Amino acid sequence: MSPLPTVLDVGRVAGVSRQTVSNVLNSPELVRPATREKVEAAIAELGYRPHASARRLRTQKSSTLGIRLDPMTNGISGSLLDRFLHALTEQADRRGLRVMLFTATDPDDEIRQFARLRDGADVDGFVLTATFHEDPRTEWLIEHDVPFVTFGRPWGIDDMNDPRHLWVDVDGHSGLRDATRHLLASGAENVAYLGWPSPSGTGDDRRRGWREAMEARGVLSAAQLDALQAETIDDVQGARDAIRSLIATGVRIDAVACASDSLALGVLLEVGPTIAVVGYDNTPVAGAIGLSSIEQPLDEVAAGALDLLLGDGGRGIVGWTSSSADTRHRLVTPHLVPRERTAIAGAAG
Amino acid sequence: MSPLPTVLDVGRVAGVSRQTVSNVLNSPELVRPATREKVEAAIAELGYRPHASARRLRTQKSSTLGIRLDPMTNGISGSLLDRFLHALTEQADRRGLRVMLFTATDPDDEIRQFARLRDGADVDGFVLTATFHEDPRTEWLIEHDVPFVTFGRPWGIDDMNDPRHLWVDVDGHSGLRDATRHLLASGAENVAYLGWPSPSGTGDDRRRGWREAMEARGVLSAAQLDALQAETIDDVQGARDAIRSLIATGVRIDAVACASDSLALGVLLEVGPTIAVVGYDNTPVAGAIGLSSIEQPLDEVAAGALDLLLGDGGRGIVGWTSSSADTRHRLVTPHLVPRERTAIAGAAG
DNA sequence: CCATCCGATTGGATCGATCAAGCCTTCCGA
DNA sequence: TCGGAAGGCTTGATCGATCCAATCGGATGG
Repeated sequence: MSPLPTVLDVGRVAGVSRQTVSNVLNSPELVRPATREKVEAAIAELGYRPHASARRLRTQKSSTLGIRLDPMTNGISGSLLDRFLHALTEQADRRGLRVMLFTATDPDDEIRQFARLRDGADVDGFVLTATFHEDPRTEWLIEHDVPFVTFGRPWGIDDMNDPRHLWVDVDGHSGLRDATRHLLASGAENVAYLGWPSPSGTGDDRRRGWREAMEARGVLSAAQLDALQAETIDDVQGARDAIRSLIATGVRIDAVACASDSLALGVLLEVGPTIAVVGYDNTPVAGAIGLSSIEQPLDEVAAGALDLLLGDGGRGIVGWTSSSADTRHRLVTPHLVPRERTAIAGAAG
Repeated sequence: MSPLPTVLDVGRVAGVSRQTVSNVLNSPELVRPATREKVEAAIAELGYRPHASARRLRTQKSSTLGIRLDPMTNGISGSLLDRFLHALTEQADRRGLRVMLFTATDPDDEIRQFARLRDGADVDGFVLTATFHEDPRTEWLIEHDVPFVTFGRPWGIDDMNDPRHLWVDVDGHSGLRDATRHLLASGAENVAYLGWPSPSGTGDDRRRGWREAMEARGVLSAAQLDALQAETIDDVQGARDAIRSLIATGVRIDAVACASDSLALGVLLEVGPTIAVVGYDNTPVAGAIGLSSIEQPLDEVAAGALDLLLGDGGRGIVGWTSSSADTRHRLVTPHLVPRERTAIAGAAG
């Protein structure tokens, strides 16, 4: 097979210089339409593809994003990152970007990887998941002017409005509110909440959603609501223990809204089909056992993350240079996927 | 911030030429130890990192592997690819390789992506998952001399020994044999098998493992074994229907060995804790509900795939140039993760 | 009719690394 | 003493695309 064609070859065929070919690709408005068509025909004829590495060397940009693949020790919800990754790759492709993976053992190691990948011009920016309070990673990235966007709000007091920190998140508050409303609408009155220990930015946000819906209903007192909530780590067994303890207090429970599908599964396994349960994340397990769950619109999240990172210009990864608040973060709304729960009922029968 | 240091800067500090710096990095044996140490000190002092794109342009290699991220429609087992991806990224990093993602809608589209990524020198080779009979992708890659390795055997008649097709796979035959032995050892006599419709390379291989273990036991006749097996698509509901039909035939069933955790979950949901079940893939769900399952050693698979791709030399991605059979494919053995099944029992009680 | 201007196009230089030769020592045996 | 070889290091050329300054052609204005 002959070597791959270059801009020079294309130019030769089209009867123009290599720079004109380059202009057709990067600044079409500079080239006269007639010339452009000739060049495009030559490109098609030769099957020319720009050499990514050469372009990167010259421009000092890679058009590639880095994302860390977590060790994924956290059970059922693991597939969430997986789906996000797929959405991100697809959306990135549409914008002419590529996605490169890396792994790290801890935040410090991750920072070392940031440095390594950026210095080698392997990536232009990063997408972070699972941010936490006073995250050293975001601090490092800001300090070193590396473009990035996080999937998840920064939960620090002022961090959320730091113009240099771009973020996209799913409105868990709205999700739990809808889930709770759904349960209330289906006849339940005493809807309990099973979530994660406070403080947890994401977890507290979801709990507030449940609380708001219950307060809007106006039937139960604040004290009664306090008695209807339980906390545990995100784990099936923990959920079973927690819901058993809650039931043991003697409080009446018609339904349970949960902060995750793992917790919801634990509740279902413990109490069987007797009460309605709603989970969060709409994992494959939820589909398999017929559990209603809140679905995160990961395509929107991915698209939003890339839009923020690319800025308004759309030409390359710019990071936080944009100014308007709308272009610095985005909150997308999840939606409930209702299901007739039949699976676990069968197990109990 | 000053621009990143180059080989020239390092050479200046160390008092040598740029080529010597390059040699220290790529062919240390050519450089005198004393000189090497000087250069290494200068590298450390300046925090020098080779510019990946420049190197790629010159060498025409990217040190990057491409892997397709599937749409992941297949439910519970989805997390398997996720874990493989993590293992692959980690193993690749150890060998100085990077992993880049891409998506595709169908095999033909995937082939277009192959061409695009390779022509742009974005990747040197590919890792394929979920290969099937007469896979057009492998044919294209072989024809165009693109290095690749598949996770999964080629199931065509002669394909398996095609020296140009490198592959790694998990010995499902051995896995199901062990699962079946485990069930037999725990007191069950009539161990049924629930798998996928034939022909399915992977599925048929697993069924043969069950069959072999049962035949070795020597209690049941061939006809009896035929009556103890059922088939369905890989789906919880399908499994419930299939096992119900099998039970309806009146055959005695003490335990069920399944081709996947999805199927195992379906069986459990249908029959409850009355009989023992073993799944396959050891997905998070299996852990959550306490289901015994066959675990695929994905670290070994990833390591094997990269070893094959890198060849004996270990210097760069070579594809199939190696000759010995041992260096063209690798079959790794899975192992059973036994669990006391308690979760579903609770749901039934 | 010539000077000016502007958009379209061109050739030279460049990004950072590696390849391929070539140069300078040093060391050996004739 | 000298030819020759080998080791260790240096210099010129190169990979493919883009940046920059210069050029070209045609239209316009004085």
